[in-house]
Amino acid sequence: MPAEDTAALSAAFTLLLPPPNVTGRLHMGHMLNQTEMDILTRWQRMLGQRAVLWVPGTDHAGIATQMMVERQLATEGTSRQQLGRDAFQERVWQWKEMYGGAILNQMKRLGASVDWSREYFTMDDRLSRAVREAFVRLYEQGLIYRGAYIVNWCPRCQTAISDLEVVHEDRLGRIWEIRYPIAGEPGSSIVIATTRPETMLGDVAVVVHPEDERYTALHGKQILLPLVGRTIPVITDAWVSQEFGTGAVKVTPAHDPNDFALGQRHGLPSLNIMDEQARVSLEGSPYFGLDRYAARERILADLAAQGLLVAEKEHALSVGICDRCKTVVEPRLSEQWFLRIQPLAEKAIAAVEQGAIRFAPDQYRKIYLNWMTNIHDWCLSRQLWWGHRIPAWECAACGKTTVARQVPTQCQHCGSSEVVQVSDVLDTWFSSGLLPVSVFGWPFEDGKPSADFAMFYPTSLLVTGFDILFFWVARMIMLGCWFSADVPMPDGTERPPAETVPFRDVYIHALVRDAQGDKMSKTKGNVIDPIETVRQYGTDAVRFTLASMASPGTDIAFNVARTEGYRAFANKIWNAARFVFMNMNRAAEVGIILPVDSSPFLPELAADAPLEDRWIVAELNGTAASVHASLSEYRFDAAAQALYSFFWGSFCDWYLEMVKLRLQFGPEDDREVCQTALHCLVSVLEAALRLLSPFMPFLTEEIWHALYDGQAPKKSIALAPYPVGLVDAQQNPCLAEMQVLQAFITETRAQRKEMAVEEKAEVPVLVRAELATMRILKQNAAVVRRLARVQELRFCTEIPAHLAVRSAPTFDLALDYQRKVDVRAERERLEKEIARLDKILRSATAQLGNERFLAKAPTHVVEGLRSQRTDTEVLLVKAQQALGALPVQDSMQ
RNA sequence: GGGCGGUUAGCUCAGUUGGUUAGAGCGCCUGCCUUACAAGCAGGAUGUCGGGGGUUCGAGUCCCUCACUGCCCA
Repeated sequence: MPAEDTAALSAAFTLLLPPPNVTGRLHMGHMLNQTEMDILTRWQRMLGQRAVLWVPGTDHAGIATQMMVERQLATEGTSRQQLGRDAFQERVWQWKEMYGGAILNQMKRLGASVDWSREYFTMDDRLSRAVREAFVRLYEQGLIYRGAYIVNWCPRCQTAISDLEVVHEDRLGRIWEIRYPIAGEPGSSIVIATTRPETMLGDVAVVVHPEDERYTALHGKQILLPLVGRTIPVITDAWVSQEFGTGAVKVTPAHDPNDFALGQRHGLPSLNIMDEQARVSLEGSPYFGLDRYAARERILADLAAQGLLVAEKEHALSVGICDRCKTVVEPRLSEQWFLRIQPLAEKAIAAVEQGAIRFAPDQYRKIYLNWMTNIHDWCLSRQLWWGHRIPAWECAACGKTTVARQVPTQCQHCGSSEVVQVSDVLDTWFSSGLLPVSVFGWPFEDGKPSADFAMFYPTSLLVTGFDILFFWVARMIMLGCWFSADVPMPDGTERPPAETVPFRDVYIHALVRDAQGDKMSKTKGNVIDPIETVRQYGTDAVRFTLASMASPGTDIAFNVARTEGYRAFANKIWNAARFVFMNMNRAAEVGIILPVDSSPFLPELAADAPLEDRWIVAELNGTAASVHASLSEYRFDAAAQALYSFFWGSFCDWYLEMVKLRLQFGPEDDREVCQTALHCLVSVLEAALRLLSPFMPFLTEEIWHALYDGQAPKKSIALAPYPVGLVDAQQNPCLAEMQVLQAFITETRAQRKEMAVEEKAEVPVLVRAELATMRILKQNAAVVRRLARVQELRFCTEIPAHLAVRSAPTFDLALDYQRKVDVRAERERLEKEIARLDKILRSATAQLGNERFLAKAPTHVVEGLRSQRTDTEVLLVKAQQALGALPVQDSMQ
C-alpha cells in the first residue's frame, strides 16, 4: 500500500465478527463470512502497516435460546414457569456453557485468525453495563417511552416481537361477509367484510368511506353486534377502501394495527379479547378459552345459524408469521417499551449520505437509506426471561416508574421502598447494536475514553450478510453514532460526525445457496455442512471455493464440483513444491547452498538473466499488484482468480517446465547455471506462497516451513511480509518476448496434433521468422526443443510450398514430418481461419475508412487497430496460400 | 403498492471511465502413465451478450421500452 494511502487511515485495521448465536451451528454463510474476514485480516496483518484486530464473540439470542432450553425442559416434564425465573436463568447459563461455544470452536478449525483473548459474550457484565447505560441515557433523553400500543405478538413465544422479526407470507385465505343489524331498525342492516371473523368479539365500530353513497343513510346509526349484543356506532373515515369487500369494515382496535390507528383518530375504546396465547379471554362469553381458530369456526357456525353469514370467498392475503417459530403473529394491544427512533435515524442517514460509511456493493446504500427514511419506532421490550432485563422499577405505592443504572432502594418519585423491577427484557439486537462501542470499553468510568476505544473506534470494516442489514447493521450505525458522539477524540478534541460511525466500510456478502441455486433449508434437506465439506476436501479448498465465487451482489451457488477443482489446485501446488524440494535436495548434495529470504519485494534480475526467470518474476509482481488491488475493493473472486492462474497457468505450466532444463546437477553441468535457476525458482515459490497464504493458510504454512527446513524467519507465514507488487511489471518487455516464445511452442504443438505426430516423436521444424522473433527463438532454442518436442529448428527465408504451414504475425512454421496432413481436417481448419480473419479484416478496414472514427477515437485505439489490420492481412494471405497449396483430393497417407 | 437487482458458452459466473478478435472455472471431445502432479499433461469445440428501439465514429457496457426472473419493504 502506498504511504500516502495509509496516512488517511486510522492506526488500526479493526473488525468485529458478527457474533453467532449461542444456539447456532456453523453453516456455509458463517464460513463465507469468516473466510472473507480472515483473508482481509491476514492480508492486512502481513502488510504490517497497521495494528490488526479481529474481535470474536457470541450473542445470547434471547428468543432462540429460551426456546431451546424450554424444549429441553419439556422433555424433562417441567417448564420455566415451574422452575421460576431465577432457576430458569441458571439453566440457560448451564446450557450456554455446554453448547454456546459450538460455532467458535468450529471456527478454530477453519483457521480464523481472530484475537481469542478478546472473546466476549453479549451477557458479560461489562457488556450488560453498556446496555443499562444506553437504556438509561435514552430514557433520560426522552427517547424511550412506554405505552399500550399494537405490537406483533407471537402467541407461541408469548412475547412481543419487532416489525423486523415478522416475515410476511402470501397465503390463500378466506374473506367472509357478515350482516350486522342496525339497532332499533328491524330489517335494516349493513354487511361488513372481514378475514378475521373471530375478532368481532372486540369490535367497537363499523366504518365506511364518507363518500360511499351506499351507506350515507347509515352514518351515525348504532349497530347491534351479533353474538355479543353490544351496540357500536357506524363511523366514516377516508382510510376505507370502497372497493375492498363490501366497502364496510368492522373496527377492532385491540387486534389490528390499522384499526388501532383508526380508533385513536376517532377516540374509540380498545377491547382486548384475547390472552397471551391467542385464546378468547372474554369473561362470560361462550367462546371463552377457545383458541383463535377454534373460536373462528364456532363464531362462523353461530352466525350461519342465525342467517347472518352472507358470503364466504377465497381471498389472497399476506400473513405475518414469527420469524423464529413460524407461528402466525397476533397483532395485540399491550404495554411495551419503545425507542423514539427518528433522532437516531437522522444521524444514521447523515453518516451514510455524507460518505462516512461506505457500502459495498453500493446498491445496499440505497436499500439502507430507503429503509432508514421510512423507519418506525422500535419496540424494545420482550416478554422473556433470558436477556438484559430492563433497568426500570415500578413502585407499588405511587405506581410510577424509576429507571436507573443501579438497583434502586426506593422509588425516585415517592420514596417508597416497594419497588419491583419490570419483568421484560430488551430485544437482543439492542445489545448487539451497541457492540462497536461496548467491546472497546464504553461506558467509561471517568468519562475518559479507554485506550482500546481510542485505538480501535471507529472500526475499519463490517463484513456481513444482507439478512441482518436492518436488524444489526442499521442499529449499530444508529447506536454507534449516538453514543460515541460525546466521546472525545484521542487528542482530546471534540469528535467530528465522521468519526462517530461504528465502521467506515460495510461489505455485504452473498447468500450461499445449493448447487442448483436454491436456498438451503433443513426441510428441503439441501443443506451443505461446511465442516463435512472441509473434512472431504480440506479447509483451504473450501475457503478458496468461497472466495473465488464471492462476486459482489451475486448469490453463491455452492457446487462441490468447484471445490473438487480447488482441491486439485491445492494438490497442484503441493506437487510443485515437491518438485522444488527435490531439486533443493539434489543441489544440496552437490554443495549448492541457497540464501532464501522473505522480503516484501521480489528479486530484481539482471537484464540478461534467462527470459523465463525475468518473466516469472514480472508475472508474480503483476499478480501481487492485482491481488492487492482486488482485495482493496473486496473482490475476493478476482484475487482468487489471479492467484489461480498465476500458480497453475504461469508457474506450473510454463515456468517449471522451462526451468527444468537448467536444473541439471551432473558433474559436467554448470553449477552457476543451476544455482541461478534454483535461486529464482525458490524465491518465486516462497513469495508466491506468502501471496496465497491469506487464502490457503494451512497449505502455505506447511510448505513454507518445509522450504526453510525448520529455519523459517518467522514463527508463521502469517507473520511474514506480504509481497508488494510492482504495477509497472506489466510493462516489462520480457512479457512480450515470452508471449512470442509461448505462441511458437503452442503453434508447434497444435501442428503436431494436426498432423497426428506421435507424442514422443521429436520432429524437425522449419521456421521463417522476423529478426527479433528469430533472436528469441535462438536464445531459447533448448526450451523450444523440449517443450514442443522439436528435434531441430531450421531457419529459412521461405517455407517450401509443399509443407503445411502454421502462421503467427511474426513467424511461420512447418513440421518436417513424413506423415502427410489430414487434408480434409486441414482444409476445414484453414477455411474456418480464413473466415475468422476475413471478418476481423473487414471490420477493421471499415472502421479505419471512417473519417469520424479517425478524428474522434483516441490515438492508441487507432494505432492498435492499424497494426491489427496489418497483422490480419498478413495472416489472411498466408492462410489462403496454405489452403491453395493443399492437394485437391482428400487423402491421408 | 414502494424500493433494489439479475438475464453473457452445457453449468456457475467475470467483463474496470463505452475502444482493437467477449473471458475463467467446471463440464464436453481427441491424444498421452513426458523422471512434481492421471486430483495430471497436450490439443480442440462451444456465445444472434433476454427481445426491440435509441445515443455514438464505435454499445455486452449508456438511455428508453418490453419480456422473464430474484430479493427487500409495506
